[in-house]
Amino acid sequence: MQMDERKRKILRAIVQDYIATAEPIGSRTIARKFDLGVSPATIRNEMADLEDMGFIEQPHTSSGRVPSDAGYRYFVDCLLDPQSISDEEKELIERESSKRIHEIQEVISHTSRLLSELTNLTSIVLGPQRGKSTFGKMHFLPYQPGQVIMVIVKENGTVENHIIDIGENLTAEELQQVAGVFNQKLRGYSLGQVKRNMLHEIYNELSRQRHLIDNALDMLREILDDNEEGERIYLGGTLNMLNQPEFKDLGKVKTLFKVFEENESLKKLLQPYHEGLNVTIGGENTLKEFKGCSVISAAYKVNGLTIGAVGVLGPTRMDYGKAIAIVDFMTRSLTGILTKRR
Amino acid sequence: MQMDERKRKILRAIVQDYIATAEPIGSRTIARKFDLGVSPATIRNEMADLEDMGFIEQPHTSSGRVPSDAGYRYFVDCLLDPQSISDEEKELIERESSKRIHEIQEVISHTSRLLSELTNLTSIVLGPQRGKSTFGKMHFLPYQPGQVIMVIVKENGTVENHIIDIGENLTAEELQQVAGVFNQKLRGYSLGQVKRNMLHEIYNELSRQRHLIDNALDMLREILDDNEEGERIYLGGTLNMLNQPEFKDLGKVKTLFKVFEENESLKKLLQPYHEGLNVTIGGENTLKEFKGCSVISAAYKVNGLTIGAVGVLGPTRMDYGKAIAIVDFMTRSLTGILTKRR
DNA sequence: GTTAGCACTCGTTAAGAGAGAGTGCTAACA
DNA sequence: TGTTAGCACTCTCTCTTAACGAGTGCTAAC
Repeated sequence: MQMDERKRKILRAIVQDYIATAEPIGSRTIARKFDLGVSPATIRNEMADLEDMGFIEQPHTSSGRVPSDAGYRYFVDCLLDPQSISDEEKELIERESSKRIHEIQEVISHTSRLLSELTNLTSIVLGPQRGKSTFGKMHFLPYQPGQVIMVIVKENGTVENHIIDIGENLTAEELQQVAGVFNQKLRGYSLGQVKRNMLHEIYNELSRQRHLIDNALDMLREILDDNEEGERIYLGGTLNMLNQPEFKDLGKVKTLFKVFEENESLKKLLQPYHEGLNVTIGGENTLKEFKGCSVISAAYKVNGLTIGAVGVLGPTRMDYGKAIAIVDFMTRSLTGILTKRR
Repeated sequence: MQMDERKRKILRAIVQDYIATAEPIGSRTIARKFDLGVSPATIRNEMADLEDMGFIEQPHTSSGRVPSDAGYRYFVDCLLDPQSISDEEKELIERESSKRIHEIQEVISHTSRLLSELTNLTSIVLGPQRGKSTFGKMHFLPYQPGQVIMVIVKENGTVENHIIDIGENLTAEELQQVAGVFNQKLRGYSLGQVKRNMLHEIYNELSRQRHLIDNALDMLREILDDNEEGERIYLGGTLNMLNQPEFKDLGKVKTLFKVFEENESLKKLLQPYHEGLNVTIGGENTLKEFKGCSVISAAYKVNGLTIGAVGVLGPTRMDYGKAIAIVDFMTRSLTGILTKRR
């Protein structure tokens, strides 16, 4: 069967109306609401065709039709005219972005909140990956007797500090010496790349400060560890889901929020972040809990390097045009802000 | 009307049964389940009395009774035999606490998770207050051209770092000089206490580095600011609420989770943290959203100083004995861990 | 190819009946 | 005087039934 212009119009009408009302729509209503110039009977025939083609389906024998996953897919791929974000939205984003923000975490969580507010969906933002970070520089600062503050600057620019025990008291010079050796040997390496012989060299050069070195390496292992939970997930507007009629059932809410609680699964939603913008519709999701949901996601970059992803999650019946426009804009905006910072 | 032993027994039976089943309980059932040695009719009479006294109430004319807030209160104050936590629970806590934990935040979030898991309630933990923190020491570390890492050690021992612009390039010596002046003038002061003349002195001594000083003060203001959102709230096990039959209604879930999203209100739940353990039952809560909930909370300390609070939140129909025992234990445990750390 | 007409399907809603749990009251009993 | 049995009454919950309405597919006419 072939897709002609009238079928396209009808499919678009069905999707748009269902997105707006969440109610199955019948031929009569389509004829009334959308001025297609044909009678309900004709539309009925076309709808039967569309159902055969798999684009729409009937919840039960005598009710209107709703789009199938394939229907949404066709809508997104072929029927959606590119939409840009409204001026108010743009202004809101600009206003928010202009606030003085110091921490990269703040930028991310801001983005997350903004995304969910603008789309009325749930936003998912994958923070910068820790995993692949490499050692940049290390400093020691005095803290308490027997303890020092170890400040680690990673090569991606993030800074972390941790308090570690140094065993016997060391002088400032000795500390500086330790830091110097670490900085010289490890700069640019991730934990996985640290070879045995480097450690040997460090131990050799600094035989006296063994205790400090052990603790420092321990801590470094945690900070740089590839296996670490790593990238934090920022969720925003999870409550928006509750406003969707598809989640008026408490059981669904439970399973949904259960997944929200465990970050690992969420990462999978954004995971295969290809270049550009991704739309994953309903059953295309790998997680069974999200078979009824769609995800719009895109990766963001710092200095041309993809380091995380942002996305929105909602029922398959979501306003794809708007969501796509906003995710796209926010990704660019985030990339811009982060790139400017250093 | 007087409270005699039999009334107490009956009230205890009602509360215990309702806590276990969430169903209104009638005289017949009480007689059957609890061996009180009297007939249902007698129990009926006593129940009428208990209702007059305000301890129990009827959802509707022809159903069993449920405890009122006052009933729970009497139960908690007079009928609850002190309970200690079970060995398995104790073991679980010990096992968890023995893990190597570096950050104070980790300790707190651990506690939060543990609390909710042990009680099957929602846990609320108020992290260490930032508000009252006073300036301890400052260090500058090199970062990028034109920027430095400012490390602030507060007097309560927490360490934070931030990246700030320094305007014109300064030498290491100049930076150290700036830090030295700050450390000398501001040690032990909270932001509110920083007097104009101190700032004048700083500016006078360091006329050249005005840009750096401005930025540093800006940042300090944020770090030490009394008005800052400050203490982070850690929530755990919010999903447990959904398992409670009192939240089988989606509307209630929505309002509940809405409050969960905004931290400020939650603080009020724990807020007036007196010494020792607090039990706030139903209507005693100031927030109307929590009129149907009870909170068990207690403050924890570091070195004898109260710095935060932990608590659990659940429906008024909660297992008070268990919850109280666990909150009590966890508070002590937390105090112990945090005190040991320095 | 399009449309009007029509019988049919199926979910939703409202009303009514019956069951069940529990009460309060009265009267009898120890 | 306190306790108990009996009984009529109330109120919720559930199940059944009937009516309604939205929508469909099919047929025949345009």
